[in-house]
Amino acid sequence: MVHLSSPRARRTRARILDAALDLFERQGYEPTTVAQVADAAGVTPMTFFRHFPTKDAVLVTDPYDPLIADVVAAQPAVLPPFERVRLGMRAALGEIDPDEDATARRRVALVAANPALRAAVVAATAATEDAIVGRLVHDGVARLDARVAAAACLGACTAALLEPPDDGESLGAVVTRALDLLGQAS
Amino acid sequence: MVHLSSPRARRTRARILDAALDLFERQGYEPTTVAQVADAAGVTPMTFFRHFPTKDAVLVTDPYDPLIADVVAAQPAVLPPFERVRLGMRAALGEIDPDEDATARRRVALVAANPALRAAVVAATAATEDAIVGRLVHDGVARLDARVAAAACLGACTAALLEPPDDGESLGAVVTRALDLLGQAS
DNA sequence: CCCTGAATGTTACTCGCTAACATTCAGCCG
DNA sequence: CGGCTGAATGTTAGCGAGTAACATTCAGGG
Repeated sequence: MVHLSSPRARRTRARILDAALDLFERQGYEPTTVAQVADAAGVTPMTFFRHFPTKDAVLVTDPYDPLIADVVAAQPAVLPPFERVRLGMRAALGEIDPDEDATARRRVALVAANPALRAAVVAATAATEDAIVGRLVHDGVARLDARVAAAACLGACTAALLEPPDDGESLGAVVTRALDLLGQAS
Repeated sequence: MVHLSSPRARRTRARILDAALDLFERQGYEPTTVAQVADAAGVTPMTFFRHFPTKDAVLVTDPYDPLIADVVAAQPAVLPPFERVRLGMRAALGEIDPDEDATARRRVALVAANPALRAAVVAATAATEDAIVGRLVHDGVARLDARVAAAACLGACTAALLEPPDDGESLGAVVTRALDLLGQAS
């Protein structure tokens, strides 16, 4: 992993990412080797792994954000844990994603098409899930209750983001819809 | 993959499984190589892969059961999709697991300890999730709604099963508790 | 007793990924 | 302008998961 992206390193990383997306879209994720990606980027496989720890890291980045756990914990403690997580995540995730560039859409489409990558997304959200669980447990919520609530809400959001989007709808709006569906009034 | 387990193949498979659980528990999942497992089972690595398609398949088996989708689809169609999936899975999963042998507990403990294996579990439940979504969509439910409901409930159940269990509580009881927590009255 | 097919072994290979060490590049200072 | 320094990249070698093609052994029925 390159320490702090110097101007040169940033360009190299961008070239690798472009080459990867291009090849993944043209010949599929699994059939594409990182050697091919590195080659197309004019770079060595070793350099690929210095910029992305794994092959799937090009598409799946850890969205861990301590802010989410904060907002969840800030919901009224009198609510049942599931409601607390649901409303907290709604508040935290409904607004973000201002940088909803075309690259993000390409990544999502590629991940959605591959079961192994979908699993990688779950692994990447583990940190966020643990953060939420930790905060709730610290507030006296039973560990099982906290885990179930966090897993259900994160699973719902992930699934919603990977569904083929009604184009025009923002990613934030999709998340909001997903979490609303988990409320009883839906 | 061995076609149909002859008596000999069944014994070999059992030896591999025993050796794998033993080594995984003693030195961890990742540090253990399939060569070591095969060796301890008195077998070649090639034979290992003929009985288990991947290393993690020793611990993670696809629990796909068309019955679950059936029971979900049988819930009253007037209910919101999330309630339908929740109650359906409660009915389908609350009772099963009669073969709750010690081996199952060992597997669960090993999976719970490893993030990569947890991810493998969600990949393995993809078939079940798709089956539920397919049934609901066939009933006229919007695809996003169906996906979100199925993902939330499956995520909750998986998370609950991987939490360190109050020993004495059956796996079926844990699932029931998890799904009840997603109801509003909790 | 052989004969047949299933189960296993052997060999060789690809791909993801890592470590240790050498090399080139970009900018700052004299 | 020219060398210095550290970051970025290259080179080589290797491990482990997984696969393919082909050879070999085993168990049971004619």
